[in-house]
Amino acid sequence: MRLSEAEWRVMNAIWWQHPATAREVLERVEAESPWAYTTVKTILSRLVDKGALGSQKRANTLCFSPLITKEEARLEEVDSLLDRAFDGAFGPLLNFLMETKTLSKKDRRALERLLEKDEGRNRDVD
Amino acid sequence: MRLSEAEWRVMNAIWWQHPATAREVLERVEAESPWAYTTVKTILSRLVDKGALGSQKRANTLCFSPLITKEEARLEEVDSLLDRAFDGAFGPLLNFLMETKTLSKKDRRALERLLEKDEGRNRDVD
DNA sequence: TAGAATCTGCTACAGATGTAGTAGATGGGT
DNA sequence: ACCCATCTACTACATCTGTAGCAGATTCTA
Repeated sequence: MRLSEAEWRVMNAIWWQHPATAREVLERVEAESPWAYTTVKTILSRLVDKGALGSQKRANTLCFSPLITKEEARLEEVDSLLDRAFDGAFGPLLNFLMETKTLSKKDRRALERLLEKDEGRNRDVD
Repeated sequence: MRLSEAEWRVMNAIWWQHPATAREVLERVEAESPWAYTTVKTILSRLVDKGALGSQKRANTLCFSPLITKEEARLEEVDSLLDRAFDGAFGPLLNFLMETKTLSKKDRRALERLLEKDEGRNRDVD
């Protein structure tokens, strides 16, 4: 399931802490996205419709919780990017990132660790 | 400038070889995207409107050429992904990729080479 | 040179997305 | 018990995107 830009903002707010009410979401996003309350409500409804969020009523107020994980959403997004812009392959993306983006020292260390961890995990893949 | 999914298909066809006519684009994409000729035309027009393509008339036929590079488009796309789904930071994306995707041996070697190349390039960044 | 094929410019339309208003229901304080 | 703040459900509307048709201009071909 793909999420739109606005939907990502809302989902991010909810993944950060949930369950959450519409008002809580608004408070968390309004610095970045100065939306009307009803705008948040609309996006929340659409997310419920598409199955990304569940809701339960407490008193007269709906509380929303994620039905999909951030990892799942990220994977969809990355795969779609790969398809559209990198011939569907992982290698070209990595290459592009390495050539374009600058690695911070922290990134470098993380990457090195991950390469080591990855070592020996998939001898079969080529 | 962001490109939509359909626009990416067309741009990919044109980056692959240009200048190109609408019919040539159609021929290159129709295996993947069985579009009507006029659909290709519409997308081409929109791409000209947004400044991604230029066109020049040869006889009565328009020939299209890219005005933006694939690298530029990729960068926009990656940055947008970073913003939406990875807190705007490069590290989390790398991490996610390393945890999620399996590296082929070729990818590993490329990555190692790039890490080496990167070594010493940006001592200042942290 | 007339018809066939093809091209272009315009129009169309449904679904997704961004953004928000309105009206009626409801719960909490006095 | 009543009013106010707040919530929900529904509606609205412009823009973007996917997808394509049509009519008139142009060019190739017999």
